[in-house]
Amino acid sequence: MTYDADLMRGVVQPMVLQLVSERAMYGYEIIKIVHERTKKALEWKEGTLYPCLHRLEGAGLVKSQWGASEAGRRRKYYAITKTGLATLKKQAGEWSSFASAVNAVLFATAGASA
Amino acid sequence: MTYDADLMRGVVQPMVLQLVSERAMYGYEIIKIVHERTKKALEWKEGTLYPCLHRLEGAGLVKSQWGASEAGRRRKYYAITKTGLATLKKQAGEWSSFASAVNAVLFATAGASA
DNA sequence: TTGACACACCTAGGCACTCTAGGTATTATG
DNA sequence: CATAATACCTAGAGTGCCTAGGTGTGTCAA
Repeated sequence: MTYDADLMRGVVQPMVLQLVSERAMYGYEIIKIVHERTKKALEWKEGTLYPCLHRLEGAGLVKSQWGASEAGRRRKYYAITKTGLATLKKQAGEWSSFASAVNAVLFATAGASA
Repeated sequence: MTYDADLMRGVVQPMVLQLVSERAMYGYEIIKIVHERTKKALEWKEGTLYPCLHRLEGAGLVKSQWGASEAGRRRKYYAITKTGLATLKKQAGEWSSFASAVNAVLFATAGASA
């Protein structure tokens, strides 16, 4: 992977919530979409995503439903719940604030300290 | 704390490197500066910072030196090394790219997909 | 037909790092 | 003289990403 796994902590959940809030998606698909959308910067492992999806479902933030592709392959589609939507909003906001805070230290312009 | 501890992963190291690259600092001071600079958004615990400083020193990214304040309190000042400076540049760049990638998913403007 | 590969799901265990919660010692303050 | 702030430290808990394995289906070339 390109980036340290530590950076990934805490962002997988909100990113998954965001994606399944756009439309119902299945796990394998989510991995590929993240890969595309980030221009191959992020490449999630199955061992990262699937446990996360199960945690989200256990917490009632998403709900799953078995479906099938044209070819007959079994797929588990995930959709966001009302609680999930609220959590997404909260976590997305937290991420923004967090990123700003990090940038304030990491890229402090000289003399910008209060 | 305001933000989930998971988000902190991976950013503590580069942030510390950045601060001690500006001038030599001691641990207790770093915690307070981070708190100020982030407008109280981030509040590091000692149990987070001190082990991190020791890791950085063990990796040769910073070097420490005992000093004392006017009042006579013992302080361990940390300064960045040449290797540390290179690592800082690398990790700061990684953070930027990573944050962009996360934002690309989390705040994807409709129809902005490539 | 058979082997390889992509699809599509799953899990146990390792690892690394933050936090909790404690500790020591000095100085300042009420 | 007790309390708080300063200033350092560490062991252990908890958590979640990754490694590395597993199952089964569909497709395509040799």
